[in-house]
Amino acid sequence: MQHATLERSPAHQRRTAVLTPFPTIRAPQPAATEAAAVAGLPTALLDLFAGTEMTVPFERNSEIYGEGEPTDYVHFVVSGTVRVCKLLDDGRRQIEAFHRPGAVFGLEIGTTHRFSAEAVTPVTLRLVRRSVVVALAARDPEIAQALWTLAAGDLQRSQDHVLLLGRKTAQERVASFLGELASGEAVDLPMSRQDMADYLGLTIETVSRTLTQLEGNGIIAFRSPRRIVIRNRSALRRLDG
Amino acid sequence: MQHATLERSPAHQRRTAVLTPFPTIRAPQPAATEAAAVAGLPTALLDLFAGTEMTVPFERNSEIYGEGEPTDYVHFVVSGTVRVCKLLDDGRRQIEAFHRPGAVFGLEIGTTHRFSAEAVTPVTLRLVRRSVVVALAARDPEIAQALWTLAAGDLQRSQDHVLLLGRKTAQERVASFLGELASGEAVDLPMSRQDMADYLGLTIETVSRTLTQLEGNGIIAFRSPRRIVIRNRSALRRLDG
DNA sequence: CGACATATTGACTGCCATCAAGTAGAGTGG
DNA sequence: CCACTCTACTTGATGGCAGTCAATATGTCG
Repeated sequence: MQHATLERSPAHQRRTAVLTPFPTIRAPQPAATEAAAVAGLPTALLDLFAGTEMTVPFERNSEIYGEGEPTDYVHFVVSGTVRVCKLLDDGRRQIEAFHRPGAVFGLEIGTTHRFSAEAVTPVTLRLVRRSVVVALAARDPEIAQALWTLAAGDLQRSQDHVLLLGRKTAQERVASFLGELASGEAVDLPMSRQDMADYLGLTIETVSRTLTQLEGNGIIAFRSPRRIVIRNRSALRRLDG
Repeated sequence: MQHATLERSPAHQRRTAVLTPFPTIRAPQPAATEAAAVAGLPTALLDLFAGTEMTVPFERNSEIYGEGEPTDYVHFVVSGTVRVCKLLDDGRRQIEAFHRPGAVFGLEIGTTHRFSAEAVTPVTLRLVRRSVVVALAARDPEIAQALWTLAAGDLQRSQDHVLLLGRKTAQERVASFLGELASGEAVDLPMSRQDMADYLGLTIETVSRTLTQLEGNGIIAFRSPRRIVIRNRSALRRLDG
């Protein structure tokens, strides 16, 4: 589909623009051990903007952008995990999505963000000006189609999320979540129980109890609260509704 | 934004292709009283495919396409209301969206439908071959961008739906729903209580009780079960979370 | 009018939320 | 290395919102 030649422009060609609304780079970039995971469409897209993008680190729990702020940048995750969420007046929070290395977020139709984005872990992002992306998409059908593909992918995930929240039990929600996150045997949870709960439409207590119950059934095992081993993947799949 | 000249190609130019997976046209088209509501992006898009589209009627509660069927067509709603939903094995159902005149649905990334679509009321659709749309989008950035805009709009609605299902009470869900549907004073509900419940992640009984309660508060009034009058719109908005 | 589908209402249950301790890990400093 | 502390997580007791089961009422259409 997408051409796979991923040539980087040399660093000296890159713009060294000053980023007003974002923290300046304060430290040498953390060794991007997860950078290898960056692959596929978003990377191919990012390559098209090589020379205009900026790499920015964010501390754990820092705000990447807030609700209502202008949508000036498109965000590519290099390393770490990001949560995109909305806060209601009375403190209720709904996490729309977690974004992991290779994902793109923050590209919206409107000119202001409808959600806020925060760093779940230390995060490294590459930022490309939205205006650059939109301008290129207006000229190049391939880029425009890539944007469509991205949005349609987000839509699919959001639709699955709707099904999960609308019609699944606590056990099914947690099982689905673990199933999605688990690539190998061991699942590393970068997020807290509160984050899981706010993604799954539950409370921390229910998430915790459900995990304990899955452990009791021999379906999962804990190495630590954030490190889980899937002992019986087919049983997990059977539970996910 | 979009150019508003809505020139129809004469009927004799249209392809009269045979539609295998869809019902053939059996009856004269119902007077499309709602057709005037068709406006904006989707219509502009549809115009670009004039000469390749087919008009098809569907009876109330008939299936427009099923889960797993090939995504051969893009669907434009001319009149009536469509529900797009997913059925779980045990009978639980989640309605992803209702589509009203002017909306587009059934355009997905993959080659098979992830949801089924059904006619809530008698429905008239215009169908355009997906391959035509995709081929044109590959050449024309304007069309590709229109597709992106459509997908991004669907994504926004799905994200609002996630918030509703994840963190809102029954009262807030019903209030949100009425608020969205109500254009003027009176709301015409084309769908049953079961449909509302399956959209809102509730049961028919809870939907019914909540409506009765809103009536008791003087916020709404019933003309009939499917015809509701908003008596206090600001109170309704205050309830929607 | 009569019959069927749809909606409302009532009584009770249960899942998950809430409120409240208690426990375990990670980081810090002695 | 161990006490100290803080945060994150788990566990327990109880409550409430919405679900379930069941009956009644209302609309709609032949």
